[in-house]
Amino acid sequence: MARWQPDAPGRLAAAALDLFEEHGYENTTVIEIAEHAGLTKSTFFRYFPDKREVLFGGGTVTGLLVEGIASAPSTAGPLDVVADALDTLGRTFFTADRREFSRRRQAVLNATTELREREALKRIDLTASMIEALDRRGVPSLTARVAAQLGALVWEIAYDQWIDTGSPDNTDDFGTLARRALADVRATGALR
Amino acid sequence: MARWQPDAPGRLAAAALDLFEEHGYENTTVIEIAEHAGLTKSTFFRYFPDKREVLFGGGTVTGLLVEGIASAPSTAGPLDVVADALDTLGRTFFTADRREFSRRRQAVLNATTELREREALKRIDLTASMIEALDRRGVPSLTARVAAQLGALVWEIAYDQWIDTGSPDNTDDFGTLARRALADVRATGALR
DNA sequence: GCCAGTGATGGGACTTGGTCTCATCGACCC
DNA sequence: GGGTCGATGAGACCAAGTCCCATCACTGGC
Repeated sequence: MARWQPDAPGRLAAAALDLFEEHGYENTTVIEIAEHAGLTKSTFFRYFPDKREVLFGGGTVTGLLVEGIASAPSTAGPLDVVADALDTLGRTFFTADRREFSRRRQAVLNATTELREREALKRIDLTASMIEALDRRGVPSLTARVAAQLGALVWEIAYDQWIDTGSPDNTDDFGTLARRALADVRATGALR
Repeated sequence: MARWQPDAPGRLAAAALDLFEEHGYENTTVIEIAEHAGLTKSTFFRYFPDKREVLFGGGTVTGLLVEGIASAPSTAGPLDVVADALDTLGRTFFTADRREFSRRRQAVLNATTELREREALKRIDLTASMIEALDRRGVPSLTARVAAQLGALVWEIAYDQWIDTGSPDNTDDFGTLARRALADVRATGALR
């Protein structure tokens, strides 16, 4: 029964995003998502541990960032290491063809507390991964925490700008935006 | 029926913490919590929007912190404003008599992903509140974001130390720990 | 003292997320 | 052709969360 079809999780994620946009996250049932993808509830929960996770598919981002931190050149400070890693991320993941999807996804996330909650957890876990990665580079523990925290902020700023439709001249890639955001953050001199 | 008894939410929260410690969050039912407090499921959900929230009772902390930021003296930098506010918080909320409760609560939180998730959301919302409060003081937007982010980190460090049983000589109050943490964060010079 | 109103609670039906177990089907291999 | 394996479907089941209505205790006015 039900012959195999390619990329079940991908179809589920796409169906979910469509339905969330149309009816809202809370007014969409897992069964509806599954049916919309030509599958069933059983299969949905085989690929995603819960309903929220369908919009957080690839844990790949964390891996890429950690890799980026590990393989960054020995530059001046830990924040530059993070900036290098964000640049790598921009070239390997936050590519132009993913922008429209990211934009749609983010709009749904921002509209739903339950999803913002999951996003918050992901962010904290990601920050923890950054700290570990900096630790492995020999960065002192507290310095690593500060750098990771600021790195997360730089990420957030750059991501918002990358997604932003407002400015039509916004063709900068993610890495460029991240570098600029870091420079701005530095310029605040908030640590003084 | 069921005569009135004082402080229903308080009894629910206490019962919840007891049961979570004994059987774990996921192995504890809302019905069990309610019965343990001499109440019912209906009453539980009358006081808490969901099961997680029973451990996040007072939204008072945010209010206190925001107040603290608003009423801080015009000191050198925004980070000092935050430190002042944390000091106020230490005197008004993180008092010695709340330490044991906080310790038990935090142990439960750390053990459960679902609760860590809620905690992460609270932290982000709190950070947003700090940013607004700094904005109202006229702090430039980006500077406020950086300061709030670092303030959250300082909070985390101080809170962990305040709760920590490990060091027996740990009788410092929350505000003192926060000031020391801020000094340490500054000393890393991670922005350079 | 009685009665009506009010506020806190209880009770139970109902929806949905999430788990679990077992059956089914198609592909592939011998 | 039969057996195995991987992916899926089906359905029972539990707990979270929502809703609506009944019930009780207390209160104030008459």
